[in-house]
Amino acid sequence: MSLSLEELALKADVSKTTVSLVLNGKSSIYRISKETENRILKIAKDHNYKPNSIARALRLNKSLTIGLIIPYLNRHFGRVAEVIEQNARELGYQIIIAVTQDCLNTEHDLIENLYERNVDGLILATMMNRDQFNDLSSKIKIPIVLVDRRIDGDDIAWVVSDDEQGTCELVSVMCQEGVTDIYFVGGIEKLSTSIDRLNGFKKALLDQGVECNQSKIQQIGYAVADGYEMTKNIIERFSKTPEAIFTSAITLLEGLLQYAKEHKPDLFSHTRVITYDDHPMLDYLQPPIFSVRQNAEEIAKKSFEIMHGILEKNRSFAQELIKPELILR
Amino acid sequence: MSLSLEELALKADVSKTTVSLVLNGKSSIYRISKETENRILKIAKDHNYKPNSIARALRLNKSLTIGLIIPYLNRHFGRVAEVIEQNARELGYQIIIAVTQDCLNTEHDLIENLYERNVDGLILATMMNRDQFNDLSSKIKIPIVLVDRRIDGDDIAWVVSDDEQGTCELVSVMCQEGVTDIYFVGGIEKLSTSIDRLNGFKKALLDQGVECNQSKIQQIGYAVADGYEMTKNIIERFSKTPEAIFTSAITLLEGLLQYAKEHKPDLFSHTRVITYDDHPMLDYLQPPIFSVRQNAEEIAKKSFEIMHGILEKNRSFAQELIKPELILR
DNA sequence: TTGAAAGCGCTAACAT
DNA sequence: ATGTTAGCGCTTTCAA
Repeated sequence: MSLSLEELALKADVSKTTVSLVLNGKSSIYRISKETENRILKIAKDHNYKPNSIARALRLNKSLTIGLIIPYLNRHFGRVAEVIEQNARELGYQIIIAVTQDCLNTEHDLIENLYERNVDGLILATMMNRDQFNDLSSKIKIPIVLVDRRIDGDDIAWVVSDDEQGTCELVSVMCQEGVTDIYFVGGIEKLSTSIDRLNGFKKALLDQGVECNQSKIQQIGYAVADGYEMTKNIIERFSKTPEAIFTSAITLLEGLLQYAKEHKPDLFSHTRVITYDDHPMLDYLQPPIFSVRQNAEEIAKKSFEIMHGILEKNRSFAQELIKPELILR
Repeated sequence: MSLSLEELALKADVSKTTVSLVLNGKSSIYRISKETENRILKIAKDHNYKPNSIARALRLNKSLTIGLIIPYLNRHFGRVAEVIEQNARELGYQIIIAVTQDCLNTEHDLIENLYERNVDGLILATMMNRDQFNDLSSKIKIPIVLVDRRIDGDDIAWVVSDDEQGTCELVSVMCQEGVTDIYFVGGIEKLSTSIDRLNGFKKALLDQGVECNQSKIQQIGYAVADGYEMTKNIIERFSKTPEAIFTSAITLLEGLLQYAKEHKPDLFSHTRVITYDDHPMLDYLQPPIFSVRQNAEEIAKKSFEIMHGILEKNRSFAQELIKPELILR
């Protein structure tokens, strides 16, 4: 422990109050004399005084800490976390990250855990539905901003990619190239990301006058193994090799690639593969895989911005739809 | 804020002391009557009492918080962070992650920042050298465990991959296939990862009786752009296309791939490429790229284990070399 | 078997 | 222009 306010006060031969006021930049408001102020500042500097943030947090009931709860720390979420952390740090906040592995119970535990730890706010990539969220909100009296996965409601703050639009554009490109036989490899059905991506998929088919066959739509989960499974189903259940497959996340694409490598090495000679999410390595895969790149940086920036606005500027909730980018290789 | 110890005490009609003792499992030591104990426990449960962790941290001078400072939250470090977080959580600790972007000044700021925030310990993927680290240690009176990048010294705790061995094995495989003309694409020269990987590279050549030419060794940095630059140098400076290139990190491989795609599409018909670090997408690249997969999970587990041992079991520092895995495709 | 009270380091209302 | 003091919620020594 470095030296305390009290010890500083002793050295400067003033009271704790004076030191506190000076150090918090309230000298002028309280008419502390320039002489005293400078003396205190100098002593503080000389002794490299650092206020004890825990004492401060206790006193102010404000920890300057934000909890960030996300399913994984993989590429997309890792980048989101990284940027949120940087933005937060610049404004004096620190981020506590916890990882749910896409398990709802874990999410609940983590929220409770971080709440008990007195975080000032929570940024969540949630699996909760509206009811569960309402339940939570009534118990928890700190601001919540949803990131990446939204919940419908006018009073809920969120920042997500425009999944529907992104998917629609990507799938439309396929249709315009003449593809009419396209499969949807989806994730956890009830998540907004899944709903929006599926809606985008259907909208593209509708717009382009392509028939949408329910049997070509699968939604199991976002794990690599799920992508493998769904690809397997497509290949094994249908006699005809599909013209195109859309995977709605990079992990699902990985599963597809794995299945193809093991059981269907010629998949790509008959089938176009396109995916939501991007990855730099896709640039080097043959054949080219079109993708939709989410703007992780912007998502991160906005979500902390909204949180900060609520905490310090009396702003209320806000909602932001971030445009993803089509990558046609 | 939920209800406090004092309010609980009031409801249970006992003193704060009694409640505190019961809730901290010290009933028997202090001979609190079973009856009182149960009454208090019931009331605490009924009211869903949660101790205020900040007050506790202030009183105990222990925040149950560990700072984790790493260069990025990309694949490898993201996974390390994820696993450290999970391990920590199970033992009641929370992790505060901060990202340096491989900038030494940022690292210093972050350490100071987290230290002021009263973390109980620091886990660092550091850029510091021995002197800088000694400087730091003298100022900072909390345990430090280095992860992924070590600093020589008997009294420093670290957990790193066995980079030298991993690289040596991988490069030896190349040599055994008859390659004698192999280039080293390296990262930040002074880091232990770079030193160890380069040593492994040289050792393999020596073991296999292959001449090691200094001009074939470059070390700029770990960014994708650095990999691009070094590949460019190799291709442009030498008239002969190399037989093999070893990139000492996945980011450098990405840079290489980018350069090849743009300026040397036939690179792979003449040149074998191998890399430190692994990535699932490598399974689907043509031609196959041999790699060394670090055991991020084990690295994470051990590093928190050491930290926990120091904090709670009076253990002293420890050092662990984690075996990476060769992936020959 | 339980309670009173001090104190962790800080802020801020109130006093001087 | 500066000091006194209470108190944030908790743990723990000492007393009863």
